[in-house]
Amino acid sequence: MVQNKEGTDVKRRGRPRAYDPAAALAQARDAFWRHGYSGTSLDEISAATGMNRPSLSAAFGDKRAIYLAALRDYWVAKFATMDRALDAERLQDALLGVYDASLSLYFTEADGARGCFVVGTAVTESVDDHEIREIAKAGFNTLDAKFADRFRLAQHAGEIAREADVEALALLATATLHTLAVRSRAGTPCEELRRLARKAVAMICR
Amino acid sequence: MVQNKEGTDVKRRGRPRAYDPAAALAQARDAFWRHGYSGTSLDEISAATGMNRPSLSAAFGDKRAIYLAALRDYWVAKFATMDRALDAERLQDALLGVYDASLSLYFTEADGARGCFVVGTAVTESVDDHEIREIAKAGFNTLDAKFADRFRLAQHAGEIAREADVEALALLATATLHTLAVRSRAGTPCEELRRLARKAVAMICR
DNA sequence: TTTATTTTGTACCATTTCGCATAAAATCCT
DNA sequence: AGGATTTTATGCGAAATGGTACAAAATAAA
Repeated sequence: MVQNKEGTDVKRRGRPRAYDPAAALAQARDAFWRHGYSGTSLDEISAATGMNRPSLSAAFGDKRAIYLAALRDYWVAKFATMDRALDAERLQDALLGVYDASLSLYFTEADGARGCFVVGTAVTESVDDHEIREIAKAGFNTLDAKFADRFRLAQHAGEIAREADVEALALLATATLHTLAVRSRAGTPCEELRRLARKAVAMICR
Repeated sequence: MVQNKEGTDVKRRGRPRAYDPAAALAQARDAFWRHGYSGTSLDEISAATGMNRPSLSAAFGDKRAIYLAALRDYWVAKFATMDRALDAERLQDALLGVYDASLSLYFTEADGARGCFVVGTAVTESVDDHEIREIAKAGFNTLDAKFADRFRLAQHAGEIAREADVEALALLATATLHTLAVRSRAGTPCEELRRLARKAVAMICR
């Protein structure tokens, strides 16, 4: 059933859509995720979503607009799962929760190792595309901020030293996420990266 | 003058080349570096190198072969500059030297912020291209190994604790390099990244 | 000087890619 | 039932892309 942005059902006038916009965008995102922005053709997106080209165009706009929508969506989902993981009681569990949740996103049954969508595809386009670059950069800064907040919390809870540099800790935490993103796409096995994450958490929280 | 791989001049039979193969490959690499593998056309490479298409084909092969040659070259150069930086007396200087040398490669006068060639372009192709993936992964493993060696040296010199986990330290050192690579291409200013590197070194060597 | 060899430069071809025009289909409103 | 509205489906066309054929040019060897 078609819904508006409040989630309530809406009576549309003409022929009903044959697709779910959110699901279609997720399929398009997966295609970009696998092949990169430049490496993905509209024909592939059309095949992945099951939508024909004019429907894609009407729903999302041109290729770049589809990608930008997928990119914004990715950050929203990423931040949501991150917040959930950071909610853990102990700092170590919170950090490891973020890394485990990320890894389960970086490895899939269907596509195998694909890494982080932003690191694997948006960063590549960031030299030529100003808007993609800004969205990527803002997202990374948000990661830093969320980690920093969590370290501050741990600091007040006495889990880490009162004189610890929470900003520096946050940078290392994001750096760990970045290395997981890069290495998973470059073929390092998931189990090895899980061990890497554990070691990194131990180093950061020492 | 044309040279063979030993560097000695060679008398070739027919019409002499109008280009220097090494310089041309560097130009092609810069084009790939900026736009990514899929985002770079042979016309752009032709323009960047000043070579016409048949000459490119004769010298390096097809588009993918040009890219692979550039990729292998990049690692060779990267490892060489890294070895030089790691030669520094004090551990902190060695690490910071690696990061500073990397940043000066990640930012250019001509193209601005472009990040690391491997992280910015090869990682993207790594899902679909087995050979690119293996070269990227092997390179990252070499980075880990070089950092680990340097930490072991520092350990023997008494700069870090005897019970320190040098492998874990190396992972964090490479993670820092990865975050510099990602963030520089995503538009974080060079000065900010230099501060990030300093903080990371302080955290790692604490 | 002539011949053999290698590279260059122009042009071309087949394919892919992107976007859109147009008509048919499916629904709502009167 | 009939018109209005929205989406779907087929297919087209211009441009870009990767690769190569072929003749002219430049050099070394004979």
